[in-house]
Amino acid sequence: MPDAPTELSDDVGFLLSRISGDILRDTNSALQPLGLRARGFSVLSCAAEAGEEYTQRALAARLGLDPSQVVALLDDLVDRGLVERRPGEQDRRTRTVVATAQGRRLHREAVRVVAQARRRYLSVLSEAEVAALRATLTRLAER
Amino acid sequence: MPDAPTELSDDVGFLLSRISGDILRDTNSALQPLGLRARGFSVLSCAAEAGEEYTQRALAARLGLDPSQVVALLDDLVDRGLVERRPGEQDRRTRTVVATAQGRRLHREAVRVVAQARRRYLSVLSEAEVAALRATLTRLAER
DNA sequence: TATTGTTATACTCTATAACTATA
DNA sequence: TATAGTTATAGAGTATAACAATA
Repeated sequence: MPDAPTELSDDVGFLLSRISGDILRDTNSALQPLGLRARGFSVLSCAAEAGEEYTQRALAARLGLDPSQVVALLDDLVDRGLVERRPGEQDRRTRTVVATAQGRRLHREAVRVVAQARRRYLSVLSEAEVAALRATLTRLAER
Repeated sequence: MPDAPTELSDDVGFLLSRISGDILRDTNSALQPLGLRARGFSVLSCAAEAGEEYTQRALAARLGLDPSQVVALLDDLVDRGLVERRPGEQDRRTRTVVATAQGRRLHREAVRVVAQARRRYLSVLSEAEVAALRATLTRLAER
């Protein structure tokens, strides 16, 4: 019967937190010239990606954030003219989040910059390994 | 030529940060009855695992923390009689970190508790997938 | 001069509870 | 009564610079 490892360096939780921290720093410094950080970028992405329109609540759930955190992140993006809050149509309690034209432009640029940082960061892995990693992480995220 | 994905949900960085956050919360709540959190546990692990003795600097490097953070984490563990700081033998600037008998006992218990939490958290994956994930993360951590 | 542990400080991120307006 | 957004606040985590002791 295989057992979970007792060595810290073999613990998936420890490894995840180390690497997640590294990649976060890497992402933030890549985004800095654009005046964005990782969390702001993820909010902007939800607002800019075609398809769904998110209420703030749905957006928080999607990003794994507390709704109260989303408020501050949105306030900043709104102040900078990158996204808009629109009153919900069926439910007037809700506000729906959409990117402005300027927000979509900045988002495209940010996607480019982040993708480049990822390629660099993940360059020690083969394409197959990256795909397998992405698939595994996606399954964990869907729990 | 394969390109990095532009969808947020396919970004390895985003997935890592979501899952790392989830697993951190899970770990912290599993360790709570023992009066530990993830970071304190990782410091205790370094002190308790046989083999090397770490200076505070080496320990910080191993854990990916700033040396100044290690001071506070150690202060707490020392206050609770779980680890000791011993003056370095060759270099009197350094202090080496070792677990007390009580610290080693608590560490064994914590390892058990964390391993159980991990098995539960990772139960959606096959053993082969967990092994592959661990191997991939290890390679990224060794960059 | 350079490095180790330490202190101080500020900033980011996360968690919680309470308020308001709608449902 | 329950839920959406908001506000306020505290706590955890991270980053940086400076200092004393030692190399």
